[in-house]
Amino acid sequence: MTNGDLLKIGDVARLVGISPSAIRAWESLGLARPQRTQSKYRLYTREDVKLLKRARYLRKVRGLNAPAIVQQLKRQGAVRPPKDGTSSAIGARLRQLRAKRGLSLAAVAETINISVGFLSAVERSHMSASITTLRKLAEFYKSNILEFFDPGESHSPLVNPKTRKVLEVAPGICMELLAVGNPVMEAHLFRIATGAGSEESYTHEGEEFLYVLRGEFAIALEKTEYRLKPGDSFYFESTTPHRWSNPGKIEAQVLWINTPPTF
Amino acid sequence: MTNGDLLKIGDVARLVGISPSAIRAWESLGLARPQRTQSKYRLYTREDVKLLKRARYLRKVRGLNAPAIVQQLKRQGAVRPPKDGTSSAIGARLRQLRAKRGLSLAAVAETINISVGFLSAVERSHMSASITTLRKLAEFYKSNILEFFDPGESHSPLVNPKTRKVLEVAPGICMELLAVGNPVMEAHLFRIATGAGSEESYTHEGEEFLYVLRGEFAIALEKTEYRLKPGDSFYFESTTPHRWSNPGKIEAQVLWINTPPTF
DNA sequence: ACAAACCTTGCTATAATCGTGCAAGGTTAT
DNA sequence: ATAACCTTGCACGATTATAGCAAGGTTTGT
Repeated sequence: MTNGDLLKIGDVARLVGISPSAIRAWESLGLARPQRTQSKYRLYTREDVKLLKRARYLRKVRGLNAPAIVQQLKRQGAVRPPKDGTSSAIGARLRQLRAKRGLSLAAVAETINISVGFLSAVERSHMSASITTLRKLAEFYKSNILEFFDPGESHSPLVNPKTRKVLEVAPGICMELLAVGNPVMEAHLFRIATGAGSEESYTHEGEEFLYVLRGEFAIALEKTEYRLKPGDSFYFESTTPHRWSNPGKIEAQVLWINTPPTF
Repeated sequence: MTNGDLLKIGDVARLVGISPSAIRAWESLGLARPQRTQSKYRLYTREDVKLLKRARYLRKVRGLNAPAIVQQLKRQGAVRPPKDGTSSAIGARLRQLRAKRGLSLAAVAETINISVGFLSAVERSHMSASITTLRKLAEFYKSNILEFFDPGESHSPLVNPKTRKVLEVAPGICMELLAVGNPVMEAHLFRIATGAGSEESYTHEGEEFLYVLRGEFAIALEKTEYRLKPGDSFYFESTTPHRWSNPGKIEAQVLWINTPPTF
């Protein structure tokens, strides 16, 4: 190691008490992004080691999983910029394609001849697949491999409609995640069917901002009801009791941002 | 539901968008502990539903696992008292027994004829096993079923040496968890082999308190070194750079408490 | 100058976790 | 008295987590 205060992955693994593989896996989630030598060797600082030890503790003793650890350490300001989004988009795309066909990881993995775990990892962008494997996947899904790379949307902080994570919050209400990684703000696109609405959402500390893209949107704070049209924006404190709905005749689309995600 | 504002588990499941089973599982982790009717039916408030929705969001979109969700919601003051420790101790005991023999869940589950998932759940105290199953486990481990219940230590906030979670932090340094659930403070028992010591531990916001039970303990803050003997206690801010070791001839035991765990 | 001992990526295998579902028996509300 | 719930105990399939391996490149020490 000689190198002043920088350690290689093997040393770090021994020091921390987990395997190099695990360290690499955690790295793909945003934990401890070490410098690299010209030949791509990872070089860890003492700080990185401390961080990883903390992570091991949270994992083994507190039972948190890796995303949770990243989020927690991020709150403590110990983790830096979210990862590059290129591969991220590929993984999400693959998962979507598979979901649309209602297939299990096992089914797909078997027919294209890779292991389940590996496919899972690729879909979650924890690992990257070789061109060969990607080509097999593309063929399987009758997709073009180029589509996975779709230039112009493959750049880091960009999230595009194809790869967005969608959550059906309630019947008629879908929420699409507009920012990946663990950003300080939660940005969502809500699609609200006509007539659908909230039974008050979970309230937490923080503020909320919303902007109507399409359709109509009605929101009531305390006793006052507001009615928003496309282009209108709205700002309030999360702790204020509120309820909302789509009173219009078409699906409403609202940009919804709240901050911070976790306090 | 008739009952004013209280919902039964089926309604809640539909509202939140997960299965009743999952809700029950989460409950065993400390999330949304509803009231019960005399006949044990769960009755959820609107608050509970909001909490569960938030939990579903964190799980599905943010990828956090249940322990992480509980911890996070607890920080937001949304979750109440930690669970009763009885079954907790049984599960931990079982896991310990299995670990000591180096067996996998699958191996044990097969020989006593239960499913892997169920055994996993029992060991993590997510589910409770019947007397029959417990007896089979006891027999398998050549243990007495009564030992699992060991009265006097089965009470809620009590953690006993047999079921403590142990983590080897570094060669010669073991940390035992002294408080379960997600307490505001992290309480540990450190056992430090003679000569072993820290390369500075992970520093975070908060304070630390320690109390020497046995052996000798040396700790240096900035430039000053302190030497503690049994009965001595010590208090400092986590952010102060510090390093410590056991300079004595016997294993040192130190009670170590820091607060808060996560900010 | 060469071997030993690393590291890299891409991938497999095994173990553990998560969620849904189901049976047998009890409750509630028509 | 019957339909439609609920309770606990448990099985099962899908997914995730981590260690390990191979093939090829890099460092280090002698």
